[in-house]
Amino acid sequence: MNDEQQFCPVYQSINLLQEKWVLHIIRTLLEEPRGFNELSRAVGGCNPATLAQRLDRLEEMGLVKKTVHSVMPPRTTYQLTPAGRDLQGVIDAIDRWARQHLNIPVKAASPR
Amino acid sequence: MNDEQQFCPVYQSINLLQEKWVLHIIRTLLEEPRGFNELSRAVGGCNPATLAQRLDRLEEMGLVKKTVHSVMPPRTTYQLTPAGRDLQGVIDAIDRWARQHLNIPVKAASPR
DNA sequence: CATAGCACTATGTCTTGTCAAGCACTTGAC
DNA sequence: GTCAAGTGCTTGACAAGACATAGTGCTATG
Repeated sequence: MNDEQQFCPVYQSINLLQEKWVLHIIRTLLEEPRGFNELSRAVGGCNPATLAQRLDRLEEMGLVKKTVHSVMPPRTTYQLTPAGRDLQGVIDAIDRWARQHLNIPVKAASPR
Repeated sequence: MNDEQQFCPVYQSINLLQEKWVLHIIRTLLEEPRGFNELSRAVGGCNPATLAQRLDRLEEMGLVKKTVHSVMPPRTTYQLTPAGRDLQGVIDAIDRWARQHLNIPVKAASPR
């Protein structure tokens, strides 16, 4: 691990994006803002402990904004900030790649 | 976790790309093919066990090609397949985002 | 002939994510 | 009024994953 990498913004953001669930969270929030449990379900099985941790981190980094609408009954919304929304480009790139290279296993339509 | 996600290629590829070191490995190999130890150093401190595991996986998925030049003194080269090279778009998107949003908040240069 | 390189594998440890449960409270059904 | 189900989380084991480190078998260089 050399020093150059530690200060390379690309290296840093890869480190962020490779954290488990982060990309899924971003992708989900790109669709629309969501509450905690809703997000948890939409994201596909991330457990609340991890999700809370990720959301904290993303909020700290200024990618996600948390809004508390009411304390009691608890109601919260997580939405992307402009910086977070700019990750659309990354998701799009993944999307494009996925459709090209990961779609193949169609091969269904098994006849008899 | 609902069924749709399990068959969504985007979901699948996010799962792949979020594995630790995968994006770093891809990014490094996009520059040029490398040997094992060379790759390990260039990638920035991934330990050999993990690296070997990731490379196996990437090879299985057809993103990386492993070439053994000689067995005894061992010499190997890892390079991206066309499918792997297409991930350039993803790395580029991350690159663009990183330069826009991650360059600022360093705030280092702390004096004494 | 010692050292350093290559490509890895094996080991034990430590960090991370996961699971299940629970908290405090509201809402809606009965 | 009581019950189940929902909200947004937190906590405390536990398992899976990544870590550092050492070692293998061999060559090439000093």
